Amino acid sequence: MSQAAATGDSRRRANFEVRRQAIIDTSALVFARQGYHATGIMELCAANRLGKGALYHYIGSKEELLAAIHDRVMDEVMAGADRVAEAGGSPSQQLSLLGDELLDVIHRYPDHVWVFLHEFPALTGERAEQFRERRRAYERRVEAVLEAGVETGEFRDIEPRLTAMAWLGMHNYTYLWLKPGGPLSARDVAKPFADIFMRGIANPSE
Amino acid sequence: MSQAAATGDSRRRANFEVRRQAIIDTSALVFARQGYHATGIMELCAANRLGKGALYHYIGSKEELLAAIHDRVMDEVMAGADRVAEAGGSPSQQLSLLGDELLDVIHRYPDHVWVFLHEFPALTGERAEQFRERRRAYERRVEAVLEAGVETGEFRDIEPRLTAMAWLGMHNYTYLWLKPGGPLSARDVAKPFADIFMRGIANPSE
DNA sequence: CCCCGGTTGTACCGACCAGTCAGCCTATAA
DNA sequence: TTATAGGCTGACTGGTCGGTACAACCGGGG
Repeated sequence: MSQAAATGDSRRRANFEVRRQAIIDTSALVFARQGYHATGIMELCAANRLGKGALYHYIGSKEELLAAIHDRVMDEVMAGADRVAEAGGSPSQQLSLLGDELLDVIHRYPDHVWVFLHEFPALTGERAEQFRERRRAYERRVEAVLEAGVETGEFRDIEPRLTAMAWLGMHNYTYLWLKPGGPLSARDVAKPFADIFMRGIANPSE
Repeated sequence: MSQAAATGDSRRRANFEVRRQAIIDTSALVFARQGYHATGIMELCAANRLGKGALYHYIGSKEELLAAIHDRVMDEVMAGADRVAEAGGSPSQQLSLLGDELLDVIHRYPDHVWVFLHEFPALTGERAEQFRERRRAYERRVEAVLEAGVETGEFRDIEPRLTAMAWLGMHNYTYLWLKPGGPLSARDVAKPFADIFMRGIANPSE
């Protein structure tokens, strides 16, 4: 029965994916703690309670695993940016929401983000290219919001690119200390950050 | 004559130090490009045009070399902070000067700063402890300026620690794109950054 | 002149690296 | 029950790692 075969197959594939994701998440923690190059395959095996063969059954290579961690972060970040775009609103509101979403990802995936910000140079070839492009795409979305704000007169006449980098730095840098279970929630940080930045670029004549 | 011996000795020692510094600088470039763990000792030898024995004559170990790069950066950053403290002035002026100095270091030592921000987890034991302390010391200086500004009423009632981290992130993150020879000087970036941040935390009732 | 100590090249070390492979185990489908 | 295939094992490989040992070199002072 092709139906039964299909369900059996898809169940197996689903199970495979679940396990694979668990491996990616566990490995992200190890990479974050020790560094990508400093972590041996055998340490990943121990952390995941798997033999070498089993681990390689789920990941193609060490670098592919690293790429998967990067994708996990970028998927979340881009999804957040999409939600913001759908929500609409003024450039100020958009920028504020972007901050909420970005800090939420950093807060929820501290290990993945750490790896993403520290080990991205370890990606090579095709993968490196693809990742850089996604990263730039996100930067451009921030830039676009700033440009829009300047155009509407909501923001003063700032350099969009330079200002976007300032905004990104302010937010991304929280990966060093913003952790789940810590004293501050993502929102606790996003609000004062948005306050500083909005006042910083607001058009005083409005 | 002990005088002659002393001068001969000190000249030799000076020469040793000059060479050592050159090795540290060259190695910083290689580490910045490839990563600390991804760089082999033989690559450092090639970059410095030295044999293995000669290289180890100047550096005690790979990690000691990494620590030397960290120290180089922190020495410059702390010296900048000292100059600012000596210059005096209002908290706003102090913070603005701190930004100038910090971006100047990032602009002048892009490789060292890159290594410093990416590879500090590779330091172990005593060295790691010492480095973390110096880093925290700098963070506290920024924090202190913010506290002073709140006290004088120059700044609105912001969280000094959180705001310091925002300021640090905004400035440190420039290591990704601020390079000597690029289109922007350190001052070109420091000025608009200070504009954003000062307006962002200014006390509106003043 | 030789000799001395800072300097340097090179052979070598054990440890560890990422990745492979032949084959075993087990659950499912026929 | 048997055939099949996905899940998994761990010994093994060729190569590279950081670091060391040691002999040779060299320039300057006695």
